[in-house]
Parts: sequence; structure tokens; C-alpha cells
Amino acid sequence: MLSILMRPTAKSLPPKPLSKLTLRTTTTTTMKEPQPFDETTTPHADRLIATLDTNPPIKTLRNLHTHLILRSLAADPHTSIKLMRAYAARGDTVTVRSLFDGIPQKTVVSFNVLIRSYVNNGLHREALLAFRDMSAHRARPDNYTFPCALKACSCGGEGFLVVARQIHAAALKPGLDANLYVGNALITMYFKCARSSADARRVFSSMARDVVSWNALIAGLAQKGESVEAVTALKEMVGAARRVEPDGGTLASVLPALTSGASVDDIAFVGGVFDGMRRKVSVAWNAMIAAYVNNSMPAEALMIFNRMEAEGAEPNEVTYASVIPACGDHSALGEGRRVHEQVEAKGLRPNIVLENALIGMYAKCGRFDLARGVFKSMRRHDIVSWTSMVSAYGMHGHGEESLRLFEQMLGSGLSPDAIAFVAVLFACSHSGLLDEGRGLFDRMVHKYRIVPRLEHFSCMVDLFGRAGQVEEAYELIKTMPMNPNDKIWGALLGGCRAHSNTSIGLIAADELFKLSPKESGYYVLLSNIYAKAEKWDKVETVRNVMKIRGVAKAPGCSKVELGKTVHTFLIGDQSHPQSKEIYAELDALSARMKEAGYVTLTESALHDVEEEDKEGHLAVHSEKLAIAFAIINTEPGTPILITKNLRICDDCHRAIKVISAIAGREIIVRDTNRFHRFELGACSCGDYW
DNA sequence: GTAGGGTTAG
Repeated sequence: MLSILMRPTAKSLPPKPLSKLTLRTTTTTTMKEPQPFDETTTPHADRLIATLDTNPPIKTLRNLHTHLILRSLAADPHTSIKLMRAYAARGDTVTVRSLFDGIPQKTVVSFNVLIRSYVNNGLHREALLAFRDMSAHRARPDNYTFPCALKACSCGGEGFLVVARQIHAAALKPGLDANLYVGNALITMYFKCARSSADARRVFSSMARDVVSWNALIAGLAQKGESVEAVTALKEMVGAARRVEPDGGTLASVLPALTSGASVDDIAFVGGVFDGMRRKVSVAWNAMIAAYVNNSMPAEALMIFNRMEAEGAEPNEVTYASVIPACGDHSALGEGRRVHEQVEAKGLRPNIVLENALIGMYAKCGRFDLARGVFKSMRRHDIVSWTSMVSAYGMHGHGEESLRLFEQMLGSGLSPDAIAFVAVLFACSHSGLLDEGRGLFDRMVHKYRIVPRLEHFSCMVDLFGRAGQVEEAYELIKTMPMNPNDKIWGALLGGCRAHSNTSIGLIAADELFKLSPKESGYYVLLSNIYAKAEKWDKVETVRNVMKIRGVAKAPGCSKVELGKTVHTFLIGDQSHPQSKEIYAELDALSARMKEAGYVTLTESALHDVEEEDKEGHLAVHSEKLAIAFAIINTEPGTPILITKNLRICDDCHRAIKVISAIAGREIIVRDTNRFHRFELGACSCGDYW
């Protein structure tokens, strides 16, 4: 058991590497027979104790502890404290407590370590009880105690405000509120325990400030949803007369204020703060990558990651957990695989967070096989792993598989949460599994007691709408307990379009124009409905309304990865260096497509482009350009993955089916919310999307 | 011998 500490080589090693040796050999030595005890090779007591500071794994720690007991070294108060700290770092608060109980004379320090152990392991109640017990042991809380006790209150949230105020008052008496650590803990405590930000701000403005104080202020505001105030605070910090340099923590703190919907200016400002940092610690890199990922800027996130590598900063698991989804969002399969290799090479697996991210990344890159490979190779699966796989199947139109997997998850004993149901309901809607979807919704509400959210209703409306039950979908919207959002009405409008229901379609469109008057997609959907009904005057009206309201059509844009680069094409794009060849290839394809009996569907072309462009190159949808580009630049037979920012139009859908047959290519198109896999003239969506 | 803010997957 004590073998690792008694290796014959230990004596010849200099003091420093001992801890490394101990750490590194743990896993292997546990397999071996214990080596005979040899007094001459026993490490010096100082070195053993020093090893406690290296955050040893729990097994090593227990060995070490036993060894210290056997050598009567464990009873020393200083050593006890170190042992407590080491056990706390490994989450063993029970042992921490028993070590504490074994200390005959409790000092402030021993209390401080105990309280901190509890707080860091989520036991804030126990921490506060220990704090209360201090007076009975005549231990006076000091500048180390108060920050921990206040942090315990912060973890407890609003219910702990009264206790927290008492602790604040207790800190005032010895004048400890002037201590930076105490002050900073007070800022965070008031943000977490008090409803308004006023108390926190008051503490902040009345004290001396360092970088942590600013970070606490920014984090508190950002987490309270006061995004504008958080960014303003960051600007004040940067422009403050007594300059405080932002650090990685500053960027991490402002991050919640930059989640989806942050202004371009704010993101640029934060990017500027990042660029201006002289020393960039890993948290800074990670936060910047996350900021871009959270704002749908995966290309920028990948650029930061590449810069990080170029500058020799070491990516850690947090970095990978952010950059892997960026690869997925950007459909950068090559980059994703490269990152995956790094994860493997660094031995970061098993790591469920990274593995779950990898599943999602491969699924988004159309590599269902690789997603499944990661899933199968995992040591254990949690709700996120299963949900990732369920939605991977769903996105690829494998509704039945998705359902089977969902049931398998239930069979494994995990209980589904709201997000798992979103995934499986989504899969049902995209495969037209009406009855199954209905049954699942019922089980969700009655068996699992999950209160349906907007997303669930959105799936159900979609499910009914696609299945042609537009009235039932509308009925559901009218009876649901919350206000429908644009996604819900959009799902209804989509159903109306698929099943030519003009009257309900108009109702949906009306609501949508109130909720999202600038969203061009809804106008296009409505005009599609009119076009299908051949109401050309109405089509014209919709177009005019768009002009009057200044609604710009979102330009169709398709991405395709070649080597390390993701190439982007806009509708009618002629800016690519290979533009000539691309259009030549398209012409050649068109000729062969006509031979194969393909005729242009004017209905969809009509509403995505202006009349006069219909025959010209401006009419060429981006996905066709991307496909032609990929055909030219890859070996015959290579599968092609295209990612689109809009829903694929009918004409392109028909055209790509034909192209897949005549070019002999598997073509996978990821549009706004699902995958189309075209092969041999057919699509995996079964023309139902 | 001990302390404050902050980054990761569906």
C-alpha cells in the first residue's frame, strides 16, 4: 500500500521531483505488489509533508496519510491543516471533519481551513455552522475567516441575506471591512443574496479597489442580467484614472453579459480588451473563445484558438470544451478532428464534458458515424451524452432510431429532463412521427412531471403542422399556458405552407410580423403560401410591404470546408477565385440535369430573387455554388458537406437530388435545423422538412 | 499552516 513512497529510487531524487514521481506512478503502482519496506530509502518527513501541497490524487493521499500516521507525524497541527486542505481538494469533507475533530486546540487557522473546505465542496450550511461554533472555542474570526463565511452565504443565495448581514456587521467591529478580500467577498455576497444590486454597488464604491473588486462588480451585474451595466463597468475599469489592468477573470466575468444578442460593438470592445492584455492567461483565451461561440461567431472562435496555439499557450480542457462546439457550428470537420486528436494525445479522456462536445460536433458536421463512435467508446453516459445522440439521430432524420435510443436511456435508469424531451420531440417532428410524439408529450407531463416549455410546444406545433393537422396545431397554440413566441408561430406558418392553409397562415403571419417585423424568412414563407395558391397579387403585396418596412432578405449563404479552410458562398456569388470554373461546372451539370428530366421550379425561384435575375447568375443559390466548388476540388466519390444559413428551398432540394445521382456523390446539406442526405437521387428527409 | 472574482458539453 505504501509502495509508492518507498521506491528504492526515491532517495537519489532531488526533493522537488518527488511529488511528481508520486503523482505519476500512482496509477501504475496500484497494480503492482507492494515493495518491501526499507528504512534507508524512506523519504524525509519534510518531503512527505511537502507532497501534501501538490494536490495528490485521493489514493496517493491516503497512502501518504497512513505513512504519516505510522511515523507519528500526522498529529502535528501544521500537518493536520495540510492534510485537511489536501482532502478538501479531493472532495473528502468527512475526513476533513475528522481531522479537525482530532485537533486538540482549535485555532482560527484550523477553523478557516474547515470552513473553506465546506464552502468549496458546496456545504455552505456546514460552513456557517462551523463559523458559529468559533466563539465557543474562543477563536476570533479574522481576515481569512470572513471571506469564506461570506462566500458560504453567497452560495446559499437569497435565503442567507439575514445571516450575511450579521456577518458583515461582525466584520465591521474589528475594522475588517477595510480588508480587500473581505470587501470583495461582500460585493459578491450582496449580488448573490440581495435582490437589488444597490448594496453591492455601495460596498464597491466605498472601498479601495483592485482587479478582483472590479471583476466581482462586473460578474455580479452580468449574472444579474444587467448586461448594459456590466459592459459599462468594464469600460469604466479600463478608463479608470487609477488604472487597474483587466485580467483573464475580467473577461470571464463579463461573459454572461455577452450571451446571444450582444451588440457587435460590445464584442469588439471585449476583443480589444483581450488584445490589449500583455499577459494572456489561459482563462483569458478560454473566455474569449466562449464569447465568440456564444455569439454565433465560430470562425472568430477558431481564430483565437489558432492564435493561442501559435503563441504557445497551452489549451486546457475548458479550452477544448469551448472550441469543439465552435468546430461544429462552423462545420469545420477537419479542424474538429484535429482538435479531437489533441484531446486523445493529451490523454484528457475519459472526460464526459469533452466527449459530449465531440458527439455534438461530429453530428453537426454530418459525421453521424463518428458521433456514434465517440458515444460507443465512452466509459459512461450521462443525460447530456444521451441527449446529444438522440438529437443527432433526430437531425439526420432517423426518427425511429432516435426514439429507440431515448427508450434505451430510460432503460439505463436515467430520468429524462426537459432538454432530453426537446430532443426526442424534435426528432419525432422531423420524421413525421405524430402518434409517438403525442405519447411522449403525455408521458413528459404526467409521468415525469415536467412542465412543458415553449420549446416543447414548438415541437408539437411543428409535429401537427407537418402532419397536416394545422387546425390542431393552431388549437394547441390557443390553449397553451404561456404567450407563444415567434418560433411557435413560425412552426405553424411552416405547416400552413406545406399544406396550403392560407387562412391560418395569415393569422400566423400577422402574429409574426408583430413579433419579428424585420425577419425576412417569415415574409418569404407567407409569399410562398400565396404563390402556391397562385395569388400573385398577394405575392406582390408581401414584397411591397417588405420594401416599405425596409426588411432586407437575409442573403443565402453556404459553407463548405476544403482542407483547413471553410469557403463561404453567397447567392449569385462571383467573388471566389475559382468562380469561372464553378459556373462552368454548374452549366455542365445543368445540361446533364435537363437530360435527366429536371425542370426549374419557378415557384420558389420567384420569391427568393427579383424577377429580372431569375435567368442570370444572380439567381444561383449559394448551395449550388458550394456543391459545384466541392465537385471541382475533391476526388470523384468524395462525400460533400454543405452548411446553409437558411432553410433549403424546394428547387434546390429537387436539384440536389438529381445532382447526387448524376455526379455520383453523397451530398449532405445542413440547413437551419436539420440534415438532408442526398444520395442516388433521393433525400433522407423523405421530402418532408 | 489559511482568504476574494471568473472560463467547459445537450
